[in-house]
Amino acid sequence: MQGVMKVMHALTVDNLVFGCEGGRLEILLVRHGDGDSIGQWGLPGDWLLDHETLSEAAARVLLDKTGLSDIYLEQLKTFSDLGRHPTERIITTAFFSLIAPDASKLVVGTYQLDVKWFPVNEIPKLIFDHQAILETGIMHLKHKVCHEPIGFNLLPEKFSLLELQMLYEGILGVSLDKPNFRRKMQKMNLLISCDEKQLGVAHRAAALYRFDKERYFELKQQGFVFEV
Amino acid sequence: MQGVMKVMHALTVDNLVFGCEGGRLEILLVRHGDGDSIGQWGLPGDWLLDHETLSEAAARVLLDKTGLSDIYLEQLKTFSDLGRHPTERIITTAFFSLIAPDASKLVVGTYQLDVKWFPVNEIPKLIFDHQAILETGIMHLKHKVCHEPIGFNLLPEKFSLLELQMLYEGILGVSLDKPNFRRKMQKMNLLISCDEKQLGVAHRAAALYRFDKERYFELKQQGFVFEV
DNA sequence: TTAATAATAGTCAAAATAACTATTAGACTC
DNA sequence: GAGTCTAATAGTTATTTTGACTATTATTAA
Repeated sequence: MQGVMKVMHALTVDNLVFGCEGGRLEILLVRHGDGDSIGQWGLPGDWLLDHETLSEAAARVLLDKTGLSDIYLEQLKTFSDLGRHPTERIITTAFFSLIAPDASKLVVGTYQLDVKWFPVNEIPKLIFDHQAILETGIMHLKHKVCHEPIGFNLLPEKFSLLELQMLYEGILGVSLDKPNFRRKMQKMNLLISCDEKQLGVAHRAAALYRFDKERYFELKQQGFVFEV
Repeated sequence: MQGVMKVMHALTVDNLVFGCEGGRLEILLVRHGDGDSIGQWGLPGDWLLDHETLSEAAARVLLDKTGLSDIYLEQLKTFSDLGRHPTERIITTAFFSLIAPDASKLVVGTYQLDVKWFPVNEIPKLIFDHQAILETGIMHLKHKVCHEPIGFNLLPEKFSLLELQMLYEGILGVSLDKPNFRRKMQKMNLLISCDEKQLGVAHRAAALYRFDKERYFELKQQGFVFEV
C-alpha cells in the first residue's frame, strides 16, 4: 500500500430483504425516527463498527431495525458514488436476502418509526441512493433466479406448483406455460410431496410440496441452470 | 443511520486481472518495493482516496502499479475480516477483470519492484488475504464463464476454436468433446471468420476467428447460458 | 346440475445434446 | 515421394429436452 496517502472513510451496511406475498415481490423498509432523514423510508442500515465484519454488521443491523434474525445475508455490492449521501461521504455495502415474509414477526427497532413490507413496484420515495441499491438488488434477483433454485426461499414451507410458478412469473415479468413449468420443476427432483392438498380453495385442490434442501446444495455445487 | 456511533475505516481496492497464455489461466501480481510488505507479491492495490469512487480508484491503482489502462473492471466483493491485515483494520474492495495478456505492455510502477503474470496454479505466497481474494475471483470466473461468453476477453484478437476450447477446459477443469464444442460455439453466432489460417503449425492449420462484439451485447442482455 | 376454476395428464414435432466415426490438410521423417 | 503424425473439420445417430398444445379431472359456488 504505497504511493498515495491513507484516508479514513465512513462505512455503513444496508440490507435488501426480499419477500413474496400473493405472487408479488416485496421489499422490507424501515421509517427513520431520528436524524436528518426522520420520517423517511429507507433500507434497514447502520454504521459498520470497529470490531465486526460487514456480514456481522448486516446481521446485527437487521436484528436491531427489524427484529429479524438467522437470515442468510449475501453480500451484493459496495456503493461509493460521491453524491450518494447529501452531506457526507459515506460508503455502503449492500446485503441481499430472500425470506418468506410471514416466517418471522417484525419488531420496530429503537430510533425507528415503522418497519413494513412494500411491493417492489409500489415503493415510497427512499433516502439517499436506496432506490438505486434496490434496483441493483432486483436485477441481481432476476439473474439469480435463473441460475439457482432460490425461488423456494421466498415461499412458505409448503407450497403448490402454481404458487411457485407465479413467483417466477412475478420476478421475471414473463408468463410461463403451466404444464411445461410443472414438468421442468419436477424433473429437478427439488420437490418433495407433502401428501397434502390445499384447503379452502374454490377449485380442485393442488398438491403441496416442500423443498429438498440436500438436493438443492447438490445442484448449487454443480452449477444450477434454470431457463424459462 | 442511528443507534450506534459512527466509526471511520481504512479502505483499499485490489485488482484481480486474469489473463490466459497457452491455455493456462494467469493472474497479474506486483512485488512491493517499500512498506512492511517489501519484496512480497500481492494483487495490485492501494488506498481509496476521498474524491474518487471505488471503480475510479481501481482504475487509477491499476494504471499506477502495472501500466494497464482502459480495462473493464467489475466490482467483485468487499473483504472485511478482522484479521485480514496483520497490524491494522483495513477493508478492501476487490475488482475483477479479464484481458488478453499480451494486449498491453506492463510498466512497473513507482514503489514497485516487479509486475508479472503468474499461472494461477503456480502462485507465490501472497500478502494479507490476497490468496483468499484470488480464490474468490477464480470461483467467480468459473461461474461467469458458464453464463456469459467471456472466454473471448482472454484470447488474442484472432484465435482458433481449439484455443477457445482449451481455455474453457482450463478454467473449468474439464475436458470437452471437440466436434460438439465447435458446433455449439458456432451456433451462437459469436464468431466471425477471419478468412485466415494459422501459420507455422506442424499440422493442418486451423481457421482463425474473431469475436462479434455486437452479438455479444445482444446475448448478454438476454441472459446468456453456456453449459458444458 | 351446471358453470367456473384450476389441477393434472398427455401428445407431438422440432431442437438440442452427447457420444461417437470418418475424412481431410498440411508438415515431418525416412 | 510414401508413409506417418497431428489436429482440423465433417458427419452420424440415438436420446433427451423444449415448446406449444389438447384433454381430462376434481372441487366449489351458483
